[in-house]
Amino acid sequence: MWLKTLMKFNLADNFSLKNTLECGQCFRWNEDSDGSFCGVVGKKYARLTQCGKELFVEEFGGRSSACFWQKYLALDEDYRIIESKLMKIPILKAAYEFSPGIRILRQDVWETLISFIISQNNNIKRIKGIINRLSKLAGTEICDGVYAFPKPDQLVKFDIEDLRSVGSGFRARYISSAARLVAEGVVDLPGIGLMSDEAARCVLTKISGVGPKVSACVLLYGLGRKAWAPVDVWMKRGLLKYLPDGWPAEVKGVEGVAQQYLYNYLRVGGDGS
DNA sequence: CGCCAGGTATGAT
DNA sequence: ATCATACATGGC
Repeated sequence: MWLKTLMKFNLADNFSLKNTLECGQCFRWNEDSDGSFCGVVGKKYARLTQCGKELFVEEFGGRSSACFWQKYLALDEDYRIIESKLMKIPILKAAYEFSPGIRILRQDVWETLISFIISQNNNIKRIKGIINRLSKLAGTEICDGVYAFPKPDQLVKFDIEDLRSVGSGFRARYISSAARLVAEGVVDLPGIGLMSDEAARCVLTKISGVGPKVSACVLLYGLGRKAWAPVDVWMKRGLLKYLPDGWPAEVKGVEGVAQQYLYNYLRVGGDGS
């Protein structure tokens, strides 16, 4: 029987678990029939349930640590000032009101890197499937049939054909190469957290398959650098349509958060498109 | 069936 | 420097 622990957190009134987990920044959470979310983070398999201003965390397999979830979910950050900035721009206000309460998760840098390498020229449904199959292929089992995202040293044991077998297509060689570079220390991935934005981005883009978009994702979702706003095909269209002159000065420093609201709004079709 | 998806590497101008 | 194209795969 797997160890199970239960925790409770008090939430700010502007936090939405659903919108945070479904806005496209993460790929390993799934909504249950009762509205809770089950997913894998690090070595933990968990079930999260929001009831108004309370969040319940049931954790399986891992060790209990309130700190871990506060950091992952950014519960320790105050988003009120950020939100007041977004609300000054009509299109961002609309996006916020469409799906309020989004937090930028603090995700593992390595998992973020590989996940968004997989994301290129791909769709979210497929990305989630590929990540699940990759975890099953190479990751450590946490609970029955649930696997952690594989570490670099676990991935290097598989050749490109193995990595392709999970449906990763032409991205298999990127995954393989990135795993090797990080496992061998040629790319100092753990070290980028201490680097400037520019230095970190420089390190990341040395990896084949990592360009402006994927590196921005790692900076934003992995390192919490909120000024970085990944631009994908949805954002390209949306910026052209709604913000042709670029990000307004009002959102300077939090463009990544603005991007998250706008991306979700556009992708889910909140603007009627 | 054809088009598209959280892009990037590559080669041609 | 900028631009077009290929790339694997499956959801729709």
